[in-house]
Amino acid sequence: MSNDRQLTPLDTIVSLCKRRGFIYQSSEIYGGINGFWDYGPLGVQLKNNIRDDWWRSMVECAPLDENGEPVHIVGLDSSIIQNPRAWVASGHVGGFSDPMIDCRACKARFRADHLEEYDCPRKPSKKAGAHESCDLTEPREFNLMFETFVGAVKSDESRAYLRPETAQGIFLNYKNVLDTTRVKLPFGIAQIGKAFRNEVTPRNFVFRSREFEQMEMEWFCHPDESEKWMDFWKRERMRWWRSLGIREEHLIFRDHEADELAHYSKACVDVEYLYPFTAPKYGELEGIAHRGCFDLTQHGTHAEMKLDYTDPVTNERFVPNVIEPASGLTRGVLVLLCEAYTEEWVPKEGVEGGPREAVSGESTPEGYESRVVMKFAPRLAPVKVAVFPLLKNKPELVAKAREVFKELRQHWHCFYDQTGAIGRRYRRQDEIGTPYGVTIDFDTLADNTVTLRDRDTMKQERISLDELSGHLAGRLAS
RNA sequence: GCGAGAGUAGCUCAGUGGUAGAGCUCCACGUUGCCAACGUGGUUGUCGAGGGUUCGAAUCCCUUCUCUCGCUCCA
Repeated sequence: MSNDRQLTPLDTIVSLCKRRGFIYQSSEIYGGINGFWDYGPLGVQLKNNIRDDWWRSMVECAPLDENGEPVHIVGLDSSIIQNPRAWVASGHVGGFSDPMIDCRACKARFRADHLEEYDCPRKPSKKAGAHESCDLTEPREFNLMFETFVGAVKSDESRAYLRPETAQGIFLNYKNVLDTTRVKLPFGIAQIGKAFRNEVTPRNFVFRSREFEQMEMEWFCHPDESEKWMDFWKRERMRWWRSLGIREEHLIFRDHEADELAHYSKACVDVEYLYPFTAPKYGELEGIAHRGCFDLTQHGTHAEMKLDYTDPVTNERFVPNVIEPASGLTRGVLVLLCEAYTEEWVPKEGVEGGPREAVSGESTPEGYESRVVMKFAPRLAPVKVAVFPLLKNKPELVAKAREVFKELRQHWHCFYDQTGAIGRRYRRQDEIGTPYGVTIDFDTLADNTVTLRDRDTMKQERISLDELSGHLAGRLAS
């Protein structure tokens, strides 16, 4: 795969997602709602598979440190609604909203608190709003946190927020985890869950939505070691994304400039992906932030609680520094959809060779037909194995196929299909990315072998039913 | 929130004031001994929603919602 190949337009992927049940627009029958998406039968399976892979790579089988020993990370699932003081301490209540002023005449927007710093776009010699034809709106709040009210009575006292990031739930429980789980520095707390941001402009399918899912891990370490761990997690996170089957040239690191750093952050590097809507530039997939001691210091002050750490060996007291790899799970789904989508030319009968990637903009050559195949890594594919009787009007084939299906479904997410010609059934599975097809024919009844058909090569091999599960187990782990 | 474009079947789209359409998909039956085969039949729409003009609106007007792009924003 070369870097310069034409990327599939996002619309094509959106259509496939709808058509095959990956992702639907939320509340579609009521006209939809801007910035919200529903994950269909295949979408939720794909999302869960990514989620579980992250959890396994972070919590259950965390990476090895420089001594070859696993680092220590524990899991957490904190509530979405928290004491609103948490968001004051975190800086989100004060800093997450900026009053903005629009000029109706020149279609420009200014931060109300910095109005005097802007020049009028049409008359640069004057300040914004100072020109006689300027037509400014009242300052408007752009608070990116969703508000709600806890309890039956709506009042300022009952006001609360849907979390705009999962991270704060981790900081709020940092002391609980220290006090109850015998962890020692350095260690991490990982969490996967929904977060909500009232984005001004939801865009690009699920890339920027108002309700999304994050996979975040806060790594607590000694300040002197923070740079080392920043490098460590940078490497590990890139390694993980590549392990999902994302092409190397589609992922880059991008260091944040000093002026784009968040209020809490000392340094930040993004893992970026070559999305079809950002190409030739890359767009954010994960942020790895050096949060310093900002959060624990803030919560320590606001909650009047000692959140510093005493080293059990040296008795040194300090506030740990935090390295935060924060990924978008739902962005991960989008990346894998973009990455997996492939149009191919497949030789017809009598033409030599296997499938090859279609050249964008060119029509299918003579002797070939086209197919769409989602090339998910087998372990992430929503459906692992499809089981078919070669013919549906032969009861003995159907019965045997049902038997094989019932066996395999105990190990993997399987799909049974007897409708239509066998070729059509293979292609249907290609379009949802099912890595393997198992077909039962008359030979199966005679010698207990089946056809195992490979999604990517379209090659078929005969395999004994006794060995089928073993074969699949090996291949589906990749 | 501003500006521009768009919204018709599950998907892609045609239809400029006079009976709601095509291709693909999907379903059933038949056929079919391994790659979107074929035959026959069939399902699917408040033409995004609401209001107006008109004898009559998918079509013209207004409002609104949603999508796309550009601003703005993006912790």
